[in-house]
Amino acid sequence: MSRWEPGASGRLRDAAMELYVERGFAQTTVAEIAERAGVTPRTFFRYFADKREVLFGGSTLLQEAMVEALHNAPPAAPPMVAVTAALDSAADFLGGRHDFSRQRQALIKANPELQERELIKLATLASALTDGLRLRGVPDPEAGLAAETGMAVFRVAFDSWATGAGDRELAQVMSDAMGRLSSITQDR
Amino acid sequence: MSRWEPGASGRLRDAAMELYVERGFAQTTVAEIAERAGVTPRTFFRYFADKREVLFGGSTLLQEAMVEALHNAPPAAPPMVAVTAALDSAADFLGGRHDFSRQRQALIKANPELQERELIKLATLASALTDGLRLRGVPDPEAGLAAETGMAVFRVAFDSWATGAGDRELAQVMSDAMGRLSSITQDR
DNA sequence: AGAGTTGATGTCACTTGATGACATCAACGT
DNA sequence: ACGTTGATGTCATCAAGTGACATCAACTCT
Repeated sequence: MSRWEPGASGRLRDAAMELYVERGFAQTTVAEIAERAGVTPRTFFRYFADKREVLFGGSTLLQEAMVEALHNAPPAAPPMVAVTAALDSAADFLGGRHDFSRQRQALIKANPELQERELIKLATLASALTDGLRLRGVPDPEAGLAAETGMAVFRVAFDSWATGAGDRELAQVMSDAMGRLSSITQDR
Repeated sequence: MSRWEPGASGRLRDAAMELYVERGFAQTTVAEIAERAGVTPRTFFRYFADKREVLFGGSTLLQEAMVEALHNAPPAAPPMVAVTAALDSAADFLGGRHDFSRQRQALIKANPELQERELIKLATLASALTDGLRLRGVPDPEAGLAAETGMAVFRVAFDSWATGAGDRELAQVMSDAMGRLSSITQDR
């Protein structure tokens, strides 16, 4: 793949993460990241669309995993069951990186710009899940609602897991949240 | 309030909206907005935190209305019923401005930065609703879930209403979406 | 081996968003 | 009149991001 000085992308990512943790996201300049990585600022923007994007490199992979899980769910399964399968695959994808998730979540919570980026990634994910549900034959208003609701569960559960001590499994936290959801939405 | 040339804030808001519609958000510069409003670019940033914020001036009022509706719901009402009351007040707040909402929604959909800002405003709103539910005595995981779920309904319904022809009432669209939600979340 | 190709990087110049420090000016009260 | 006050202008500066073009190492082909 890369030629004579491999890993420029990786060095940039590492340097950025280090600096973000050391002195905070807003207090870190792209010039500093590039310098620590041994490249020019211009090169940074060839690997990352902007300063925030460093923290969201894995979002594409996560989305692909969840959409695939949605696709592999039994054809007869109702929408919310398929969404649950997607959440399970997400738990599988993220469950092993509690320390990293905690650090990342702390950075995001401390900075509005990063919150915005996080939110749009999650929204994109919700949109992908909606499309996946439509592909399963779920009609239009239901597909969107099921996907959005599933992502609401994801947000609540993931934040609780990443912020907390990490003594419980992510999959378990998500399952619990999903269980509570159906009890709540029934009494109205 | 303002002294010798009143309405600088209003002129800036109008000028910005005009330019955003005329040539798009990204293609509009703060210098142009300020020029059309008859002030200095520096003054723009004294009224708006950044270029995007012009489109989100009303979000504080909407949030206050919804939180108040939540507060005024019968104390014995279950969480989702109180959230429904908040959604009704939102429909009341926004229902009369279909043309403006449509234009605004078109601008937002055409620009990722604006989508990000929209999302964080909605997330803040969800957070405020969560707090409001806690104040009603709703315990912690349920409060967050009910609020997030309610906002999911809001997003789906509002987008459908603002993007669509506007032949149906916003309150009706929201009510329908809420109805579909409970049917979906039961069969799992 | 030598020449050209290719893809990643460097260099330079520039626009734009955003902010801090300080000056100014009109209205207001005294 | 005079000083205060609050909004605005002026000036300088930083940082993000981008386009155009040069450069250089590695690879290919003969």
